[in-house]
Amino acid sequence: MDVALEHFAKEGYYNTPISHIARHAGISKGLMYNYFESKEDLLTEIINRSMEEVARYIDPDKDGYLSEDEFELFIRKLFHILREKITFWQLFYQLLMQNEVRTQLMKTTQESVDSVHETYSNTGNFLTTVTGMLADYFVRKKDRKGEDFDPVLDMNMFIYTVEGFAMITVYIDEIDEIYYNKTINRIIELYK
Amino acid sequence: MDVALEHFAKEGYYNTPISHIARHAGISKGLMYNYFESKEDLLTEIINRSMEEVARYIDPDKDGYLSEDEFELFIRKLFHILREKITFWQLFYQLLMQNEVRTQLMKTTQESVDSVHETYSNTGNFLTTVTGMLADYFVRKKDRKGEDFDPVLDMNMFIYTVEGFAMITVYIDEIDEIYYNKTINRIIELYK
Amino acid sequence: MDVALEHFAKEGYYNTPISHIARHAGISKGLMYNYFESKEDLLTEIINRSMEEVARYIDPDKDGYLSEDEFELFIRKLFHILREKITFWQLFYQLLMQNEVRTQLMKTTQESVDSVHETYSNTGNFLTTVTGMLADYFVRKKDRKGEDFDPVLDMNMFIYTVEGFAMITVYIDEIDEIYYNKTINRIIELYK
Amino acid sequence: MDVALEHFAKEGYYNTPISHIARHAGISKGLMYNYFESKEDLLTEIINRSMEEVARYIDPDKDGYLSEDEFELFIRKLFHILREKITFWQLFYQLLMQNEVRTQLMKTTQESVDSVHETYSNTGNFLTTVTGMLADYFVRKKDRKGEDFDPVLDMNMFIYTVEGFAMITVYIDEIDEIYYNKTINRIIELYK
DNA sequence: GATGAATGAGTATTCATTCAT
DNA sequence: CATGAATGAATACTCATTCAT
Repeated sequence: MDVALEHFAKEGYYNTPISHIARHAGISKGLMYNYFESKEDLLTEIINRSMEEVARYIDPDKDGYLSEDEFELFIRKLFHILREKITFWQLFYQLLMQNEVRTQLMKTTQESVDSVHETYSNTGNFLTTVTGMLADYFVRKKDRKGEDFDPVLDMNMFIYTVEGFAMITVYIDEIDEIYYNKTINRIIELYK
Repeated sequence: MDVALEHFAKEGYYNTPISHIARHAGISKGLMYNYFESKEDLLTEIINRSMEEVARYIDPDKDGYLSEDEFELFIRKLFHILREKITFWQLFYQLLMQNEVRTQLMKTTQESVDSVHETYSNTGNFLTTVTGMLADYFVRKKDRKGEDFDPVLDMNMFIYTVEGFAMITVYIDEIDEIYYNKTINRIIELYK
Repeated sequence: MDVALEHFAKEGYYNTPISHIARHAGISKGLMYNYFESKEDLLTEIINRSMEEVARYIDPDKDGYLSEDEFELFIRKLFHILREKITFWQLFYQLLMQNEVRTQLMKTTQESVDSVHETYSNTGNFLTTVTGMLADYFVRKKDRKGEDFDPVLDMNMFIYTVEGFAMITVYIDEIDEIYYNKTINRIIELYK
Repeated sequence: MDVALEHFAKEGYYNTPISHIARHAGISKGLMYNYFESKEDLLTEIINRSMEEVARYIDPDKDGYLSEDEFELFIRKLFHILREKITFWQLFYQLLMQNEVRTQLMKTTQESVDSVHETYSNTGNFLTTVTGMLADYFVRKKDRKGEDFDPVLDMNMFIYTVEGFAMITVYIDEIDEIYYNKTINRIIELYK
């Protein structure tokens, strides 16, 4: 699965023949089919495994309530796991960009994520797993910010920024450590 | 090329056989090869044409100087052309997400873009064509904002937000007109 | 299709790789798929073509009425076409013996046969196409034979004999001309 | 072997993977190869066992002489064992229809049959095992029927009828008990 | 006796590309 | 300019068979 993830992320799912994965993994093509029913099944397994790892790591309170400190921690964890599993996210964005695949992926993601008690909605990509909780957070934020505060707009801006940052981070060759952290701090500063 | 773009965007470049494009366009497979040397050439032509259209439409001052009003106009044009050529951007993001393809695409883009006298850098995706000019804009912005202002951080935040917004817009099914405009205004408000 | 029929009949449908047929026919494997959508489609086409040829040759009165002379002629034509298209019948019996295939074959046969205005039922194999007309013939035969005559039993006996004779003829290596004709005459003598 | 026979008969020999048989029989694929040298060997064993059972049940006089009563009994036993081992006969006919397989099957059958002291010839399928004895019976029948009686023709007619009846019985879904017996009686009436 | 991981040759099918017409 | 027949390399997947344990 690790070898496959590597190939899928670098060369693309459709451009990676099973045979390449098998050869690179040092096993026979046939054995691949003892482990996975099909190429698609292999993909699904990779995604499931990774999503579970992510969900387990992020592990927000099960009560669905996000305090300000939890919000900050959540952001930090998000961008930590982003870099830890960067290959996976490369694959993930790649798949998300294919109309065909997107629908099915959404389903898979949902199941995988449901299994660790997360909510899910259609708002973004990187953040898909936690939108319910976030929405709640931004609504409550209105109490602190006053009448003029538009929680939907603010949350959207937040999601766009995070998504854009995530996408570019995933696909940039060299990450500037200092500005990586500065950006995270700035996002927290702006949207906490 | 329009038919091809449609197919590439919806079904993915690798999943679209030349034969489908030919049939849908009402010409023979063979004739395709009178117009384009290869499938890859067809893709390149589509990208070139679209990039030129985009560049021509955006048409920032050739002097490389962006006034505040030009900056605002630039943003508005950007998000206008985003929706006008949404199919193209779907294809574009799709290709960008494949490491293998990205390198080559970067080259193509650069050439296409050079031909309309733009600069190019590695910072983002949607904004790749104008980074030089933007960098200059944000450096100058420091004069207005004071010593504490970090132009690199601010420009990055700007790029991330724009990229995230663009990506999600391109891939969301239904766009909420009101919040679409609200977001653009908010981006201008924050980064002008 | 001729080459394919030859192979299917001799080696069996499942034992004949498309590649063998292509090689033997002197064309490329790929070209096979210009002519036929799939291996199964190739099989279907062969069956359809042959069934139409058979039906066209047998060409019984379209009124569904079989006189005694027509009955005799029908038998003779049947056993003439049996040997003329012996390879096809080898394939046909082969397929009929596979539970899986049978259902689908029945449908194909029916359509093919309907298209030349024949009736069809489930009674036998070689005779499947004309059972309706035959049933009618044997019922009328009762008038000639008297009360004790059981038309169903007689028709079954007729069908069994014909089917057995056909099957063995199809699969025997060398046919004894004299006894082949003697048998046909005897069948006519017994069941006319 | 029972499980294998079931699968072979229903899905066809070539369409039944060893793994399915093993799983359905509740043993491992590997163990299959302790019992049988190969898939083909498994098939051979099934056929041998069944042929022996049939031969043992039919059990005609070892003297090779068939009296009229023995002839009738023989027919009745034949059609009894036909339905008792119907799955086997489905497989048997299936194999018989493949030229390639037939040659080899003939050999196997012969050996199996030799082992119970039977003779064998090429005349039919269902009756292959007893042709010698039958031939003798029909030759003697001439004494009862007179000069005009052609024993070869009569025996052939008998074989064709029995084979056709057997084949259709084996492959028809529902058997009409009454006409099944009527047919047997009629065959005896005609050819005893 | 029993397992099942492992193999690799084989099979149907796809598709970019060529080229004679 | 236009066609579509033809190719062949590539690809996902299957399955009989082996063998270390």
